[in-house]
Amino acid sequence: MSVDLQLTPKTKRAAGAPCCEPVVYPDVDRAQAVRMAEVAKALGDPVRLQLVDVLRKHAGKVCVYELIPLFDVSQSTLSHHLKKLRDAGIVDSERRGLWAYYYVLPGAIDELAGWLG
Amino acid sequence: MSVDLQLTPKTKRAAGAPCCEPVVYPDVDRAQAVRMAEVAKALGDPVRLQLVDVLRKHAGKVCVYELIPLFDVSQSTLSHHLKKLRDAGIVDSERRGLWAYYYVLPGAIDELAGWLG
DNA sequence: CGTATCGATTGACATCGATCAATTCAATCG
DNA sequence: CGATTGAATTGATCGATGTCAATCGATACG
Repeated sequence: MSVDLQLTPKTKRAAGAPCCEPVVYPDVDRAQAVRMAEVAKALGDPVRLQLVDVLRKHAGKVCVYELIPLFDVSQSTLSHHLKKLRDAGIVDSERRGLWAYYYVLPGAIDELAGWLG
Repeated sequence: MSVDLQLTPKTKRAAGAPCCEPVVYPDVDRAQAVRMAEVAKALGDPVRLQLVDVLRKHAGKVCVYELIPLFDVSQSTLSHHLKKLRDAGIVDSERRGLWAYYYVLPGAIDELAGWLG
């Protein structure tokens, strides 16, 4: 059971049904898929999605201090979520004195939005 | 260190800077965020994102047999990904004889797409 | 009925994720 | 300098995730 290559054409069709149309290749290539999936993954948590929502609505920059009471998670957890969003390239931050101001990077979600749209 | 409530007004501002504007509440409520995050999470894997892309482009229904050679993962892994997409309500399947045909559920990603805008 | 085939499930494994308490860092105030 | 404060990091815990090999179930063919 090792020598016999058995290149059967695999043309076994059931009841004459041709399975389906030829083969359709993905329209988005691997690199695009990896990029967009990274953004989607970062948005795949309710807290992070709401964070982005708040930051988007708020034209200016918002400091973490004002963000914390909006969510039912600890400060360290929120900081962790913000880091995830930063790592995904969705938001960025700027320190001014004691405060850290966050804002959505323009165009960061455009590719995904365009594909979904 | 337990009795003293210490309701300090927390009005310590640095260098006269008022931190930032009042507080801005999220525009999407918790339930919406949970729903959209679930969809985003399901799209948060390159293989699943490309799967959805193929199924979307392909107007009709596509059987798993034709899907497998498009991806560099095993059949069981692909089946697992398809289940994730089904659980997230993004795709559904229909069995016809030996084959399982998959298709994207219309409107499944509309809420997320609209929010991403 | 027996065998081949498409696809889903199961089991196993390694990695990642979300969360919090505690600590650390940086900067400001007294 | 010493104390305080906003925010990030660390450590720990526990569940979820991606992956494959192996198995199972159902259906069709001979």
